[in-house]
Amino acid sequence: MAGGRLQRELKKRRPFDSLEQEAALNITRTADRFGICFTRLFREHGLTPSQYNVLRILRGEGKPLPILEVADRMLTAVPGITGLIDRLEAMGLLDRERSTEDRRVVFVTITEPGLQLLARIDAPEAALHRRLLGHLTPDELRELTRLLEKARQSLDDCGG
Amino acid sequence: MAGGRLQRELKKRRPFDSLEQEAALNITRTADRFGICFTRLFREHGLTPSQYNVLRILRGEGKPLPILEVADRMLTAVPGITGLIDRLEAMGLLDRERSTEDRRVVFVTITEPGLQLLARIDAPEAALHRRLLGHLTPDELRELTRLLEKARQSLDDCGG
DNA sequence: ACCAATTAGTTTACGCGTCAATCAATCGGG
DNA sequence: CCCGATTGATTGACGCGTAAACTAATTGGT
Repeated sequence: MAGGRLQRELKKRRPFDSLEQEAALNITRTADRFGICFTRLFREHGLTPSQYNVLRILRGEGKPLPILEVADRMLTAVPGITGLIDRLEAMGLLDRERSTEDRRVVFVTITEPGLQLLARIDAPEAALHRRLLGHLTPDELRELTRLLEKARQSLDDCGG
Repeated sequence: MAGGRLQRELKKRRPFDSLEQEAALNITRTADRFGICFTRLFREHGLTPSQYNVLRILRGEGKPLPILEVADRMLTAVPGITGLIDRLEAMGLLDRERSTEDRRVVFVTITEPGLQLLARIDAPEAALHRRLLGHLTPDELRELTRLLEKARQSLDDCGG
């Protein structure tokens, strides 16, 4: 249980109820803290983290993708994706196009300006990854990844 | 590098650029997924995760706390805390009271209904922690916590 | 062919996170 | 004592996440 670092950060009086609780709170806390850093980086380039994520998915795919497919890969609940795509389209970073085969479907594609913007972010983002986690050894990084992937196995049965 | 689980989850074509990137994305992904579960649990009791957090901090403290002290322990940017406290006060779960010594300061205290609500959430929350992370061994949980705490050390110098 | 169910996507409403600007109370230097 | 700087807190604007309700196109059973 141990009066760990998180307990101090939170100015908690009591130790944690369980190892599971301590680990879960550490996951949340770390993601929140790191998220702040990435949010600031993206903001310098005029993007929010969600917007960056959409563009990155589209670049990785390399071809038009249905809107809901994008939402799916982001964990974004369906309704939220619409405004997100709206703003990116208004910025000229992606194109929206209704499918001719199934007119319910809307495809989105990253534009050339979108690709150029991502290209400008690549290097500083890699540098940030290194600044945040470069002090862990390769073995530690692999073990951290392994443990987090194992942690997520508990989600498989119950809800996506 | 390894075609890991996350790569499949994201339907990524290429492996990750670095171990740091893979670990960072795994932290984010796991926190997001787990967060969805906790959000649902709290919602069943009429609370958002942030609202629950405020109440939990106040219960842990056991005495009135200045508003900004609450915001500080939550990573919440200062302006956001006001509306959060507003809604909890409207629900009768906490009391707001301006300090007499320094009239700029506003103290908040959890009310009896607030304590009762938290008490109803305690057991299901502990159960959720166990469902999400109970399949890791105690050694794995300790190692996961250690690695995440080490990860956050990189934030100490630069803004945290 | 027709009507019900499903699917893709949007709209609306509400709460939260972040930023910039503001206001009131307090503190400090002259 | 007074003026400027600081501190605690709030407000307003904007974007995102989530849920509920809705529209439009497609599918499937009969």
